[in-house]
Amino acid sequence: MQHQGSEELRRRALWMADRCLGRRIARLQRLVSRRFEAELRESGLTLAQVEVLSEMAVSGEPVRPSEIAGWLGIERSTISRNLDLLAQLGYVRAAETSATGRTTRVVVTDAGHQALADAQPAWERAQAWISGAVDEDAVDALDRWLTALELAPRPR
Amino acid sequence: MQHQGSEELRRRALWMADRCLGRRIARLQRLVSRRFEAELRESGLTLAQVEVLSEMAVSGEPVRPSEIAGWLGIERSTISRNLDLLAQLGYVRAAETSATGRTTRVVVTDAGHQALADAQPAWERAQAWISGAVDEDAVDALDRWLTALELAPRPR
DNA sequence: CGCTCACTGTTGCAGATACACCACATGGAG
DNA sequence: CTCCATGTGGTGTATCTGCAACAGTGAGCG
Repeated sequence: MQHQGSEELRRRALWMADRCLGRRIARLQRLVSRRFEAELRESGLTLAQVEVLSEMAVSGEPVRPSEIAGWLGIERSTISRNLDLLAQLGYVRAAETSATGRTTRVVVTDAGHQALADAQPAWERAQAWISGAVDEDAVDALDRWLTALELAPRPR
Repeated sequence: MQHQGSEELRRRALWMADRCLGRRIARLQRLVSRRFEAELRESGLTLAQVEVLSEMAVSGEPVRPSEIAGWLGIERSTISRNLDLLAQLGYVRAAETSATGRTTRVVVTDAGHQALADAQPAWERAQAWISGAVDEDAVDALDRWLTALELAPRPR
């Protein structure tokens, strides 16, 4: 808490700003997601919705909401709302429901598959824009990041 | 729009989900930002606020809001609001203001520098957690991503 | 000087997310 | 079987973000 010379403070800020991984990854995500959202707008789907739908489609079987949350690293509550929305659109459907009305497993409907297929061209454009800018190695590095952080011990 | 075999639809979804850069980067960002936010909570600062403050501190001189927006890849409107909030906290201050009340340049106050310095330990923990998990090459790859996308031609 | 035009800060608005919390579910121990 | 611990789905709430739109700004030019 002691007073610091202004030069010292600036050097310290530079050190943080320059190395901060949070800043750089956030910036990257903002750039990328904006492009995806812009392209996907015409299809009426959100990037998050595409993520959820495709993840469900990959599985092919009824999945539990919390599984999706885990795969995507999204809060369960957020997934719950997204599934609500997708259900209203008719793209997903509860495959199993407990007596109290909680959905325990969900599946993609035919309309959902169709919507995903329709969104593919837009998706492809965004994907191409990004992968055209970076080299293959960088993409591999991204995957290494993900697996590394998945395995990283969670503090607390 | 024609009907597709369910096998075909699943393969297509797998292709998208697996390769989607939007999905992977978003997932990475969620993992990383959650960790930063969790650590920073005790300091009362948000990751976004740390980004803004440190970026301003690095410059050392009064900066224009839109410059910050450009550096961080954040909307001008969002920066405007963040600056409002930081000003309420006393961490930034308008250095220049036009007659109509628009702030044209802002600076970090002493309290702002101090808040940044106080947040550094928490920041360090999050940073260490991440950089401990990934190798140096991956960090370089991240920077290549950023510069590449910055230079990428913007469609439309 | 006056005009134009690109840029900038701000605000209204709509949507999305996370956290805290609660009720229900599930499975093992006694 | 009962009880308890853990996990899971859903809701309330607060916050944040981006887009669209608008008014002010300022540099360049006739």
